Amino acid sequence: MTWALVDVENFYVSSERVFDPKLRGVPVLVLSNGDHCAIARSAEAKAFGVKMGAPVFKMRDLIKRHGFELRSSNYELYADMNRRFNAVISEFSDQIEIYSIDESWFRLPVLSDGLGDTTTALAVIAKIRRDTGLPTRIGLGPTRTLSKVANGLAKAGEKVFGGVIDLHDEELRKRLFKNWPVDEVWGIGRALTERLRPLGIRTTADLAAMDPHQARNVGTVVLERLVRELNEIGEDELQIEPEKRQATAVTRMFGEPVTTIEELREAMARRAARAAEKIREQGSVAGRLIGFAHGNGRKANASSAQRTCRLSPPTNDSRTIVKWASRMVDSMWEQGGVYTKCGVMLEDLCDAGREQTDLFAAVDTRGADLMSTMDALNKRFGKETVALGAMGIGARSFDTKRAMKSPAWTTRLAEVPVAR
DNA sequence: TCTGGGGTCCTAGGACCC
DNA sequence: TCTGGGGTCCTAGGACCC
Repeated sequence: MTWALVDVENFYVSSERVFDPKLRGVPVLVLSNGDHCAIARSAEAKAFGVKMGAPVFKMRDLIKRHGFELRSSNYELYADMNRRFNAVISEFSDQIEIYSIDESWFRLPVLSDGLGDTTTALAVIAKIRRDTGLPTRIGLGPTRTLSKVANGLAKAGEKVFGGVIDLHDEELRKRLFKNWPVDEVWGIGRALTERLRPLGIRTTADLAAMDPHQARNVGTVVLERLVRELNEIGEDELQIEPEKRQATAVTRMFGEPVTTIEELREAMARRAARAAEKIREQGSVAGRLIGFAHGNGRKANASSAQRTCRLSPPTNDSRTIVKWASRMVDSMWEQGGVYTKCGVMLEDLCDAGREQTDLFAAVDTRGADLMSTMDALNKRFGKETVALGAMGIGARSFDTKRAMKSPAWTTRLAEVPVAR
């Protein structure tokens, strides 16, 4: 089978550029929550050497001198742009696996005029460009990993290959893998690169030539599978129905450091309530709650604590989850502590209605109705229209800052761009 | 002064069982 | 002085991804 992987070039930046011509041709950075780091960079910004995750405060000069445009992240917009480009792909293929916010796999359609895979891929790129304004690239290959590598190669050699590379051909693979660093391969991170180096494995060609059993010893079964996939051996299928998440986290830095227990309780309650809302969206209940809070991790002696508790019976009721998260704060709090971040994780998720019940817990049959009513109100009238008392009211100094956010151009009627 | 947020998979090791 | 052989389940932590 042919795997086709499409990815969007600098997705967040490209999405911003579709609606704001001012951003075209100049260096652009999209920033992380709190506007701290660069999490997406335009080609112009990369040319100035701005690295992924680079902190803004260290680049003030550069930003000013070269007229960088900055934007806070606008996830409403990106989620909608993701929906749009997948809609275009679905005009070509009914078999799509959405892998991440900016990447999807799909099965290539066979064109009636008998044209090859590369021609089809080019047609997909052109249609996405025309209908959404987003620049994309496509990698083709006989396994998932090979299509991913192909996509990376297409990215690097866009001018030469027109945004599409097909790695079905073994000769082409041999030629391209020789100069493709091993750490560019999907699944090879920093640690594995270091472990492979002493074995003389520096390029993708070296990795592909590795004995799979040795690969397992150097890494894990994951690395073994990867080596096999580089050699066209792989049994995976497209996963068209997305699986439900096994865990959900809501963690945020604070806009201003938190120094009182009351604020930390409120901040934790807000994150806990959002996490509960997220698992209700996918129809799950959680069996375990983890909460943490810490100060600046780069300073010695920063406060830091984490607590875990079992939720029995498993639940998605905000009241229960917020109550336990707040209790965790009481046990974590250190007098004189300065906190910069906190969050909760909900784990052991399973489908609501299929959870293991608790023989000794009272059955609450009305909670689900209450939660769905609350969710419906918040969906219709805006976030936190109805909230729990523990979450406090209104904007707070510890809320995450997003000072340079673009409008919700495509998802809020009041913010739709106007053409004259 | 200031460095994001949200996931998955895998392994090792401890606790416990018969 | 010396202490088996199998399991399962859980947790913590590492590594990787976008």
